[in-house]
Amino acid sequence: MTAKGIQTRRDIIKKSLQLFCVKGYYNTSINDILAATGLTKGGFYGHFTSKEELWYAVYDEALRIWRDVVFGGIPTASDPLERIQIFVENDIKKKLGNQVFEGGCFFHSMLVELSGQSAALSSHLLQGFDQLAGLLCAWLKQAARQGLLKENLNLNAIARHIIIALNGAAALHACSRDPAILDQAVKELHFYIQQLKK
Amino acid sequence: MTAKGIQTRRDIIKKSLQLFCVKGYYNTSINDILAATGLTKGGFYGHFTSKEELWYAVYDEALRIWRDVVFGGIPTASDPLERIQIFVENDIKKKLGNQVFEGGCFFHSMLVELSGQSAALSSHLLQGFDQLAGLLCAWLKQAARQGLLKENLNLNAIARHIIIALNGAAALHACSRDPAILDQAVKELHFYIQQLKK
DNA sequence: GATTTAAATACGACCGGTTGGTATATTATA
DNA sequence: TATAATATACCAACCGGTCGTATTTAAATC
Repeated sequence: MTAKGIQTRRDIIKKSLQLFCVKGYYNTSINDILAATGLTKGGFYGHFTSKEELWYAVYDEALRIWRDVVFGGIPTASDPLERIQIFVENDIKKKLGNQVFEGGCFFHSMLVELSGQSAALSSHLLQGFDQLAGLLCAWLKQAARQGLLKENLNLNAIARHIIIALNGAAALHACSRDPAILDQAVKELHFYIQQLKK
Repeated sequence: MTAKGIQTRRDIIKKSLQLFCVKGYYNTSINDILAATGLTKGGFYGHFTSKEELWYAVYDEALRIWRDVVFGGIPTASDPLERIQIFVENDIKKKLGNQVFEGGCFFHSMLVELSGQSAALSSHLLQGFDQLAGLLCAWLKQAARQGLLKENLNLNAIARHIIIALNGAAALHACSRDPAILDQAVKELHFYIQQLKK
């Protein structure tokens, strides 16, 4: 691969990520991608053998972007509950508010669109969400070990609830575009997390 | 319209609702609907002038079904917070758990798919969600008037948070199909609502 | 109750355009 | 000059939608 080839490949991924977020996967045609990149069929299929292969590359890129955004400003020395709070705020205010993915959160949009359509792609997505749930759960366990939490909490359920709320916020924000929703969503989730404390 | 005509129209709407929930709106072709109903092009377009007109009819039907499910067992005399709890439980356990909409919640799936695609259809959806937020907010105000709630709560934000959580639960459940998620989601939302009490 | 009649309903070929994908030719680049 | 990158032309299948025709259906007439 030449420097130019790499550059073209990157451009295809970048433009496709935008299009997938706005129009969805199936509703984005190869022609849409060609129009956005200025390529032709031959040029595109020189870099990807199929639309599905492109999707996996776009997924990886979206994951990279998202990780930078949500784990960016988390002090390593902070207590686990504070890390969760910052993570939540980053995910809602930075990811959604700054429109890191224009049109809607890539992961949430894909989860909904693909769950009834492609077992392969949707299980790939679900794996990612499970990993995130595992991370949040580990942080919650740390907090429990430090005696910060009430007794008899279901940490798995809490982790999942946070993920659920983040997904719901992405759904509503994609449609309404009301920035006030984001502030409120962060506050309500912080309130919820606060109530877990001893 | 003859009795048979009405019956056929109903069947189209019913089958389309299923297909839209599983495959999405754009990904469901007219041919899919013809295969499900046993009709042909001419037969179908005798009942609906366009796919979009069909969508509005499907929306009305979905709303009818959903209302029956979530407002079914709510005692009129119950206190407003209890009504919210029952509503939440109905929406999650009955709507999602009993797979009232097979494949995923119609409203949530459509919200995500259409928000970047059709301003007309998605604003129609958003109106419905706003109405629901208004209802929940009215119930919360009742509770506040009865002195059941903590002071200085943002009732609008709470109503919206509940709707966000319900949407998030629909998203995760559509993909994972894990019934344990539903129980946990109800419990966490009940916990959240419980924390609002004085 | 049988027959006629007109409207309601359903059929199926067809339309222009788009879909994801391929094979081959051409152009840059190193 | 060899190879990577892109262009062009093309494919069968499918998209939402139209339209003239055939078949049911139910009411009106005998």
